[in-house]
Amino acid sequence: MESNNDEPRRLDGRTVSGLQQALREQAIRAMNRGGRSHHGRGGGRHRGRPPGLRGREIGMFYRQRAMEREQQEELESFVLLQPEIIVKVQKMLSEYDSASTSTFRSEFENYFKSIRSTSFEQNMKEKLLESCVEQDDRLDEKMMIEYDEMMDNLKFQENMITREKLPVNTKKEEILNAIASNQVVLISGDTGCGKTTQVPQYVLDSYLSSGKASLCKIFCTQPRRISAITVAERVAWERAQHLGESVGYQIRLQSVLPHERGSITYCTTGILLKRLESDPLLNGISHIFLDEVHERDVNTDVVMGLLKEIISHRPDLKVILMSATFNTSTFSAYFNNCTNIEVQGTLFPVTEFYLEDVLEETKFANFPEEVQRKRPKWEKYRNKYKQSDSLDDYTSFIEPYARSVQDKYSKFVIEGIKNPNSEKINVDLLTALIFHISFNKPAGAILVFLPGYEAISKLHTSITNSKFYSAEKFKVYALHSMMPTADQKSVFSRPPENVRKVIISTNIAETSITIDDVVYVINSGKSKMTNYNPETKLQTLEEVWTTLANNKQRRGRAGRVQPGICYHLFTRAREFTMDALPTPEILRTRLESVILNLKMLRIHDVAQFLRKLVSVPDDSVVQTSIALLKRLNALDEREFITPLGLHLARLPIDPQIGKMILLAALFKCVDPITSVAANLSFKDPFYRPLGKEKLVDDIRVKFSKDTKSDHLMAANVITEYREEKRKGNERSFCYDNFLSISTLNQLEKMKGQFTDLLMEARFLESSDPTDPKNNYNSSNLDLLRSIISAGLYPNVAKVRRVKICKRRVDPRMDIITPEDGRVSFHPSSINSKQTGFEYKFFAYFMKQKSTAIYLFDTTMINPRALLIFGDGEGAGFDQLGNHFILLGDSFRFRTNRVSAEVILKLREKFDELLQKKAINPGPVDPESEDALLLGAITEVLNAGRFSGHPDYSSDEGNVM
DNA sequence: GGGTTAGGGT
Repeated sequence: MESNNDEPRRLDGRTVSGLQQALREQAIRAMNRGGRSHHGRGGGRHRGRPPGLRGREIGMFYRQRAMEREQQEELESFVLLQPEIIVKVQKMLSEYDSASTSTFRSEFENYFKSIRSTSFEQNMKEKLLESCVEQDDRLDEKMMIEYDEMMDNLKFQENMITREKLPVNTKKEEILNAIASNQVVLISGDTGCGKTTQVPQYVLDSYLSSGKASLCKIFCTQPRRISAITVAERVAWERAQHLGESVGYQIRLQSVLPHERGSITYCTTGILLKRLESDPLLNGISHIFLDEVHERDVNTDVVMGLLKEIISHRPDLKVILMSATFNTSTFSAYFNNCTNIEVQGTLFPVTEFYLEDVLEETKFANFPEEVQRKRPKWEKYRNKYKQSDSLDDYTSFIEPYARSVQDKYSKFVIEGIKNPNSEKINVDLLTALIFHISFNKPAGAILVFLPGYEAISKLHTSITNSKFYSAEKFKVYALHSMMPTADQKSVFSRPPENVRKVIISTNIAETSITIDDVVYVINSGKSKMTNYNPETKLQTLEEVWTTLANNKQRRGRAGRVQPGICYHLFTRAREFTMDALPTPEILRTRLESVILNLKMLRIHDVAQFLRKLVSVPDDSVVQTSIALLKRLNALDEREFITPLGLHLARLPIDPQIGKMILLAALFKCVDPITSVAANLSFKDPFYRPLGKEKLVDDIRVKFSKDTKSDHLMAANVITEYREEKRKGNERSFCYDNFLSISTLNQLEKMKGQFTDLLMEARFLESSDPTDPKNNYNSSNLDLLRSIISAGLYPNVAKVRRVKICKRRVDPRMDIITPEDGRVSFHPSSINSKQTGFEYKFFAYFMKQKSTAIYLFDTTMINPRALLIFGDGEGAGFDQLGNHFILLGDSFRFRTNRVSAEVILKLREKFDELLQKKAINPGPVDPESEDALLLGAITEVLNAGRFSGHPDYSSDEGNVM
């Protein structure tokens, strides 16, 4: 076509380095190919391999070479625009070019500049001038009268009798004195000591009774939404008041706020964190209680770090940390060795037994003898020595212990614990123990802690299939966050006499769900944990040994109503090897959201701030997260927050999903995309009841219709739910389709929150997600999928092959991502059951490695959308005259000159538009030049299914 | 050949 160009040339007008890099690689590849073919023809028996290789090395060489070839080829695709589209779009673009200008919206500019130029400290100093709580004599008098009335209330007095029996009451004066004379105080106490409900009241009442209530405003954070509500309700009840008087709560999208002054507000840690963004000095707040700090969730750790800075600017602010009784020295040390007041718990004593005791008592001895693992031969060969090592490890670890206790236990017990398989979860042993307790021990519910869904399912089947089981004598519950039982009240109810209640649970019953009548706990000693590997940049889900802290918490669940028994299904020897505490969450997770929020707080050197936290995250994780934020254009090269970043930080969702809903506002497809965003940032509305897994999968496929998208499937669910609700039919709709009403309602509320915020930021004219003005393009399926991919980018996978397998229901697939190599659609993804994809590319949000690297949620994507909304520094043409565009740094699209020009121009102009909209937020005026650009993009996307060149058609076309 | 611990967002 354009034969006058012998030199590679830029098509997108950006820096040249990426192009040069790409060309260099291209040249190297070409050389390699040439080299191989030369050897292939002339080298005879060596077929291109270097001389001197022997035995296994030869095999390894060919394997390696085949893998490299395959990877390189499979990352290449084709894209071509048809001529009439090119002409049309070029015309639109030339009109756009002449019209486009941009300016800051003035009030936003000031705000933005202040965020970039002010430091955290400066900001606090400025805010200090505005903030000064003054005592209000009239208010004090009024509240003192109310206080006296409350004290006269009989109900209050009656409740006071119970309150005074709580262990924390013995330390009331000590606590009040400590808080009065210290800025930071740590109160530690175990379950039932009353610290959460009582201590804030002690403080409030001391202000009320001394006539200074107008100076008292207490916030108490909780890690979970439910606990914020239930604690607030309890405290209001103790005071013989309704919520909203001196006690209230605030969680996301739901609050009953108490009086402005002289009050206690229980809120989630996230609420406090969000408040700090605009109110770093916590204006008007006199006391901050941070509860459950020992749980070490990300939010609590970050808030602790911030409070440490804030207290020097707010000498009148009191901080009270509350924790369980382990690890308290860490928190005390963190706050300059602050006073620690320890309170006893009220739990009943719990007797502990270990695996060896359980074997003795149940006479169980059937551990499998063989180390039976099906493995490919080569892996077995490679791991031969390693495996016997681990067997030796176990022997050397258990032998000394077994010898030390051999006189106390039967021979079969000693032999049993010497078998490494005794440490695996054994459903037969669990079943035997449960029936043993049921038939031999006094009444009381049995709570079994298992690592996850699969173990719960197996044990449930084993119990209900046993000859000892009968529906009249047993009530068996499975408890898991995805099972409906977790939302129902029945699991809390006490069974009739002579009926044994058995609850099989994940660690949801460790903290989130409390069942009072439990007397027996069976602790498998295993739990699942996500981890983040900075090297592979992969999130993993692994089964791990519990920690001593977990064991203590699980054990405590047996002693709430009477003395209890805890059976640990591991030996005392194993207990010695267990960690004291779980790894704090901030060391196990990616940090994009945290970093962006810190930037909002005007903390520019986030790495330095993070180094001052109780636990310091790995610097490489910080750098990876910063790199992604830069790639999203939320941070600039100098790591300053950009106007776009500022909008994303204000939204209560991950930055990638925030970008998705911002694009939805611009492209007018708000209803479906806010559904997608809510679903990704909250949770799946589908239950997975035991034994109904396949049924639920089928229903999901049904809801996905022809979208080839888990994301749009969820959007369809919400739309249909709304329709059924309008007809008053939502209950049966949810029941029939295994949907959670409460989750769906929360998703609807979240959608409203998103549109409220988008309207506040001026990206929308209507805050109703379903308003037609917000949804001109909501039925354009290809556009919806494109917006999803634009948000989720660079999370892209490519399907190489789909095969229908006779012996299986689901097709087999061969999928890759550039970063990970082979990956799989998770079986719960609707795309794991589909064939006949029109495009090979898929966007995903969650990727997690367990038994394989799974993509949990996927949407099939038109590659044109990726090219327009994605990034990549290389484009040009190679020696053979083939034009190409690089997507990211791996996917390569062969194309022709005009197609490349048009696509890259659209990409460039769209980036500009987004930046322009970020500094001057507003809906796209349908009459404006911006609408022209969006129209041009829509035009290209809509024409995507056509492919004009016979050589290229296979790549944009069907995959089977 | 193939399956998810638990939380959180003015």
